[in-house]
Amino acid sequence: MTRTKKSPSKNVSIEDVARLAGVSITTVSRVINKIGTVKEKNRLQVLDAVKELKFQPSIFAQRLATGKSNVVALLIPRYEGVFYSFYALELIRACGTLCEAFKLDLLLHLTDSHSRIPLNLRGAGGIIFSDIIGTRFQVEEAISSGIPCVVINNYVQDLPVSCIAVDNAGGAESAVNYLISLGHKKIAHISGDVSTQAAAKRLEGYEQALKKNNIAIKEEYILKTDYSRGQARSAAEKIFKMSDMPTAVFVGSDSMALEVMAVARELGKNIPNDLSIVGFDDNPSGLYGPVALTTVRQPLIKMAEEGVKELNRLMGPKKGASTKKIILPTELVIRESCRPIK
Amino acid sequence: MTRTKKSPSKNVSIEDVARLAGVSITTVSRVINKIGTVKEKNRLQVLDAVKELKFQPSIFAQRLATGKSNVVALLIPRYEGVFYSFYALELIRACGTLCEAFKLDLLLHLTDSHSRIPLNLRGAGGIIFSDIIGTRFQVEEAISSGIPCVVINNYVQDLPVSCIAVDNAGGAESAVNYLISLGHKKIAHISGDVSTQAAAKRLEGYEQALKKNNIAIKEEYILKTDYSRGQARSAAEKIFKMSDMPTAVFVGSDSMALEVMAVARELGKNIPNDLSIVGFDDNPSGLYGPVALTTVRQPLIKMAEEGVKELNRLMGPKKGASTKKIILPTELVIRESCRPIK
DNA sequence: CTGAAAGCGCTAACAA
DNA sequence: TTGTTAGCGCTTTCAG
Repeated sequence: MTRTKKSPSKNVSIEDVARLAGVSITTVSRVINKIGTVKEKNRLQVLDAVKELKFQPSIFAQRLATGKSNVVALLIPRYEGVFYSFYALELIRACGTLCEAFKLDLLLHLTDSHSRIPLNLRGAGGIIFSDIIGTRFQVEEAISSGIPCVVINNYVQDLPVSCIAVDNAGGAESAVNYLISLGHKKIAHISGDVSTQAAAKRLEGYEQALKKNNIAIKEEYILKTDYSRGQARSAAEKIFKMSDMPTAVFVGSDSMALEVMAVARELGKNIPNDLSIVGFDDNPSGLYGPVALTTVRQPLIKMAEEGVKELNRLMGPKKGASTKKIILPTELVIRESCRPIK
Repeated sequence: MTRTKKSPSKNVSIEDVARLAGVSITTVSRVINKIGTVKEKNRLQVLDAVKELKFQPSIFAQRLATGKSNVVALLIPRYEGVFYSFYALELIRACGTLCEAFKLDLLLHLTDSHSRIPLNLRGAGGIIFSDIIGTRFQVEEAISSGIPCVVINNYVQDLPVSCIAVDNAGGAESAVNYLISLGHKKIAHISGDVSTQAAAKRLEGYEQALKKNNIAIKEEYILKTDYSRGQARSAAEKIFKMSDMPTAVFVGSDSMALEVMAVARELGKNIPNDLSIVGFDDNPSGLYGPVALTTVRQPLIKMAEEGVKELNRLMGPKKGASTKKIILPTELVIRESCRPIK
């Protein structure tokens, strides 16, 4: 059991292994890639040599030679309120975990939206676009250059690409319907950044619910933000100052809803007595306020999982696989932040 | 300005560019890498060809040829309460942003702690270990194989590696001192996972403060958790049931502190009247509870930044650079969750 | 200032 | 079942 004092595994190549094992590099390659046509004895010798030398194949050489890459690039726009959110971490976490399981490398890119598609994407074997805000051209580029890709959190109708989205409109509608069922008629909406599809769809759902219930849409009741807490605060302050103050508000994200609650508290208002609130996300933080937040749960983890799975499929052997478009359902989670009125 | 309809940029190689520009591939390589010895006229021709063909060099070929990689692997242990935390997102975000600025690729690895150092690390040009929990051997391997690396959130005394940590003991001590200054003598501590250095150091700081103030350390007052909200909840329930209930508690993380607050509310207890609480992190969520959380701010972003900068330095040309060990200070942020007593 | 040619480490025909 | 050999796309001497 003598251990040859080998210096850093950094430079041991397949050739060294071949030499030590007394076979050709092809054979070594075969056992590494589990191409079964190798005599058992040789296989073991190679394996021993690998262990002895602590050999690890150069992924660069492998990728150069095969033209394939198992790197998945996850692109997340670096927007306040988008990246800086509960949502982003959930996504990263879920993608990371699943990629690990699939033996895929996860490259994280916080994109600038205006920069061109980054160089390193040339090396990506697949791309996950999360929330394409002003980066649609990147998706088009990826598609046209044949790199497998999927878009998550955005339903892309008109591009031949797989996408996994959440039923934002439906979720919003159910939230507002719930409020209406409680007797509310004066319902405001603090929307997120409507340049994101999610926020736009939620706004749509809000209006839809109102319409279907014959409640007039009041423009002053619709406050648009960038998803940041700062703007949520301003919006909340406006609401509390309205002469015809709404009795309920549907907020585009839980973190903004929490900010609304904070403002209420500072103003000596009571939630839900003075104002009913429904959020969106099911961010665990919603549980720890003075009153637990009623919200719309969106299956972020599921979405990420489906995304990685789909990408993995696309990256697999069956080329030209058809694309898949999925909309995941949401779920209204009723807690304590809403009161029936009248 | 005719645009040659070139198919996917996928396969345009340096050779195509050379041909179109009417020069050798060497020259193309020179202009791409800004090795200045190229006649201006040729340079422009190459640049045009690059644009025309939408050429992007293959990073794999580049890396194979140079033996260098600008990939930074960020290893984060996939622990409940570690990865699943405010802390992790801050880190990822900061590392991501800085890597983007340094033109480094960020590879995210959620490590399993017991798995061997992953294969793809062979391709990493540098590694950032965040929180080495049971993965010390990986650091050792990286060091011995000569891959530049830095450890963040962990002060590694006995290994020749750069590390950037936070003054956990000092932060904890200041928190407890503050409580003592308010008149508290019965101070409990809900610690995080003491197998992490951060939690261990915070516990140390807690004990230190008590000792220095001649307050006896009571073992029942020390509740150890895994940083999860579930265990924080159990700990809080225990505290509220104690016959000799503490008047204050120093909690190892803000998210656990929020859970303690939630338990208090459920039990009809008032914070800070019935119990003073100090957290650790300065997680923004701490602002949105019924009472704003007093906490210890740790400079996570700064830590990540220093880490990436240091790694970037290590990956640079000046080989064998000496290692650097930094401890960043914390700051007590006083808000509303503590009351003076007696 | 430029180009030819030798690799970088590995995979994949193709022969043997 | 195995080995030979020709690339993969780029960088880098080394001549010119």
